[in-house]
Amino acid sequence: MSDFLYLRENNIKEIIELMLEAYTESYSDPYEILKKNSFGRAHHRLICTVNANPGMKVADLIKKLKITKQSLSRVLQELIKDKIISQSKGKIDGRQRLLHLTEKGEKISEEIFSIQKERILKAFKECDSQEVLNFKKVLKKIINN
Amino acid sequence: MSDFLYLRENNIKEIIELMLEAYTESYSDPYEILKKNSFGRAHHRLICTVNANPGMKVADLIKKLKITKQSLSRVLQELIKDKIISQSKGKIDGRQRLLHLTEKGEKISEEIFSIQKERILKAFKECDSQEVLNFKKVLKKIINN
DNA sequence: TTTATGTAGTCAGTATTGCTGACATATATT
DNA sequence: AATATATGTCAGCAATACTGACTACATAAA
Repeated sequence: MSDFLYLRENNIKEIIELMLEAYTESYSDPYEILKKNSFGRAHHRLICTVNANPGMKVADLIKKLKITKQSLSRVLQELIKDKIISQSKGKIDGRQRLLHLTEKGEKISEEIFSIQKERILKAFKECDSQEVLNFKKVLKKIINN
Repeated sequence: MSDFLYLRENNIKEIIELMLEAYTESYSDPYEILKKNSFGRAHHRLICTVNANPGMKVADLIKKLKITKQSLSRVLQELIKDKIISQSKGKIDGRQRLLHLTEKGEKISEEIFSIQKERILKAFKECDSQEVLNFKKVLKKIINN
C-alpha cells in the first residue's frame, strides 16, 4: 500500500464514484433541449463528440463512443436526415466519411452547451485558475490511460 | 466574455467533452468482469453507487442514478436475487429499505474496482498530490451544482 | 490486373435499459 | 381514522446497444 494518501484505495474508489456522479449530473442537465428535438442520450453523445472533433471519421466515432457501427448507424442516420450532422468523402482516403456539425447542428450544440455550462461555470468560479487547469490535466491523463 | 482564460467558452466546452470521454473510458474497463456475471451498465452503476454509499435508501438511489423506480426495480431485484445486494428495513423509518453490498457483492465490486484502478493510478502517478486533491475538489463542486 | 484489406452501410433478430400509468402494501403522520 | 410517504409490482412501450451476415466501394499489395 502506498504511503501517498492520494493514491490510497479509498481515495481512488471515491474518485471513481465521483466521476460517475459528475457525468450523470452533467449529462442530465440538457434533457429538456434534447427531448424538444426528440433526441436522447445517444444523439447527445454523438453531437458532443463530433462538436469536439470536427471532421472526424466514422471509425473514430465508433472507437470513442465504444459502440458498434450498427448502433451508431441508426442514430447517425437520424441526425443526418435531420440535417444536424453532415458527411463528406475523405479527400485523401475516399473510403472515409468525415463528420461535421451543420449550422443547425452547431445551434443545437450551443443550446445544449449553454445549459451544461451553467453548472461548470458555477463550480469553476469557486476555484482558482490553477485548480481548473489541473482538473483538465488530470482528466486528460485518465483518458490517455 | 470573461478575461479569465479558464472560464472561456472553449475551455468549458473542451472540459465537458473530456468528462464524457473520461467516463466512457473508465466505465468500459470493467466490461469483461460484468459480462462474466451477466451484468451490464445498469448493474454496474448500481453496484458502484451502493458501494460508495452503504446503507442508502432506495429513494436516494433513484435520485442519484436519475432513473424511475420501475427501471431501478428490475435491476435491483436481479442483484438481490444473486445475493450481490442486501436490503434491510430502516430502524427509524420502517418503510425504508436500506441497501448494502453483501460479501459476494463486495468481492465483485473489488474485482471491478481493481480494473478501473489501474487506469486511475497510472494517471495519478504522473500527477502530484496537490493536483489529485484539486481534481477531487473540482469534481465535487461540479456535482453540488 | 487480380487479390486482399479497410471503411462504411445495411438487414434481421435479440437483449438491455429506460419510460409511463395503474395499482398494491406497509408504515408514518395528522 | 384518514392521509401521506416509501417501496414494490404489473403491463406495455421506446430507445439504445448487441451479434451475425452481407454488400459496395476504395485503397494497397501481389
